[in-house]
Amino acid sequence: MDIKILVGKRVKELRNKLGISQEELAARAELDRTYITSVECGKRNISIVNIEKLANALKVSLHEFFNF
Amino acid sequence: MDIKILVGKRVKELRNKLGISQEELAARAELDRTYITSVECGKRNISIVNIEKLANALKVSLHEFFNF
DNA sequence: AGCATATTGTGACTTATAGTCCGTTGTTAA
DNA sequence: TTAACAACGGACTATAAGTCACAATATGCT
Repeated sequence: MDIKILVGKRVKELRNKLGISQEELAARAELDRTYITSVECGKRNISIVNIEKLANALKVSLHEFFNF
Repeated sequence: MDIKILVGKRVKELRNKLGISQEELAARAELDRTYITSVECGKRNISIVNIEKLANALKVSLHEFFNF
């Protein structure tokens, strides 16, 4: 499966686990809300810096983030 | 520590473990030789697609790649 | 049902930088 | 002093980052 799709699913999964909206996640990660949407939809080839921002906002390590 | 530096160190570490040159890694990952250099030196904000390419070329899963 | 409102998705767009290509310069080991 | 490897630089193209107005989809309320 496409890695972009997998990353998107993982973000959504972790975000739902926290019970927060895309807007709240965007605020915590200091990213745009629509950017979060496109990442979750697997449309973005996200870079490591933004992956780290999201992992931090989602309260998981990178190692844990990629545990799928 | 800066995530770009950490990723670079990890690539170098895994590449040395395999005993291959940057040029050989570049060929296996279908990336440019000079790009591998800059990644290992922590100068690049590498995208998930290329991280996956490198992880594959280095024969580790993403989960294992981020085990540092 | 209908209406509001919170939330998510889309398309298009500019700016920033990722990534390539070519050559040069160090570096290391034989 | 060779050769193989690694780092550096400039110029260039491709693409990710980042933002916006708007559309669509839930979710709750009377």
